[in-house]
Amino acid sequence: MMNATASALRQCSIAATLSLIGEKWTILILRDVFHGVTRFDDFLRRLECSPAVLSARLKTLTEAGLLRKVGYREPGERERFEYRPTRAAVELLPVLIGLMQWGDSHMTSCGEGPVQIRSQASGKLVRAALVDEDGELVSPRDMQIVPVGPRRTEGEP
Amino acid sequence: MMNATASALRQCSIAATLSLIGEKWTILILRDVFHGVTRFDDFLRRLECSPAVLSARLKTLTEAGLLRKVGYREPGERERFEYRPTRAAVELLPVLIGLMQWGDSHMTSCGEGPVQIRSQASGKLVRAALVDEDGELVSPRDMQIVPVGPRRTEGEP
DNA sequence: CAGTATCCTGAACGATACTG
DNA sequence: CAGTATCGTTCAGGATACTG
Repeated sequence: MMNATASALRQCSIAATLSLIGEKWTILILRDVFHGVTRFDDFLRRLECSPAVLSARLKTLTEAGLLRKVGYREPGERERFEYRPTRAAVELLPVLIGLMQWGDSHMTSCGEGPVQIRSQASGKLVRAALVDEDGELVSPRDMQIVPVGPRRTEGEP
Repeated sequence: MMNATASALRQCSIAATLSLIGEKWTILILRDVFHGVTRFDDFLRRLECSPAVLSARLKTLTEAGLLRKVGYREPGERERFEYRPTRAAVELLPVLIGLMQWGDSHMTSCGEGPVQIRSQASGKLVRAALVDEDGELVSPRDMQIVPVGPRRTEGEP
């Protein structure tokens, strides 16, 4: 939408998604949203970016359906706004967690990061992985890429 | 390394990883590598980017340990070079596949993309997901973020 | 074939000031 | 508190020409 070429966007959902969340501050906003941050001023203090950039990114994320801006008013106060993650944002969590864990493993000296992800229900550690239709783990070395394209019958050219 | 601020890099593996693979062409190079492309000229034709940019990105990816540049010589020919994905690159596959599938679901009109990912061994469809220590699927709504930080004893301030 | 070398443009970002 | 407005810088990327 903002940077990647039309050709790349047309052909590649990876590029399309990255053109949305790959900008410098966008991913950090999402991270903070999942940490429970909801208000403009709190983002501003935590991220230490310019208000113009923050405003622009929040707008992009909202328009893309990743955040929802809701107004609320506590009794006796004036209206405030919250930015809350949508279902689409939650569905990005495997990607965000995968990015975090890859960086922890490959880009830090100690091989671990400052936070862990756990299941609320069970308390067990959680990681991003590949699974098949039955929920069974699959090794990343065991992948094949299959074009689906315009449907064809079985024995095509 | 190239764009994100030091503060962001220090604190956030998500930002660090994205500063590496988040640039416009980098992710497309990785995609093509997993499609089996290995040579400079083939990347150039498929990506339609400038050779300077391609050269720079291949260098960055090689230095970051995601690609390995190997020379080979077929009998009677001069030396050629291949760029092959390393283990670290393979470990990024869950992220790449997650990005692709999120884009397929949320950024296309039809809700599906041009390729599917399948297990070579079983032929079953594969997707990126969150699993716990025992390999059981966990819902992205069921996450908690737990600081590990400098270790402390149980009942800290 | 596999790159380097240059020049140029656009836009993302930082800093700062201002407003309802 | 929650932004908008403006200005200047930097840098990724496009186009093109050149080289071993």
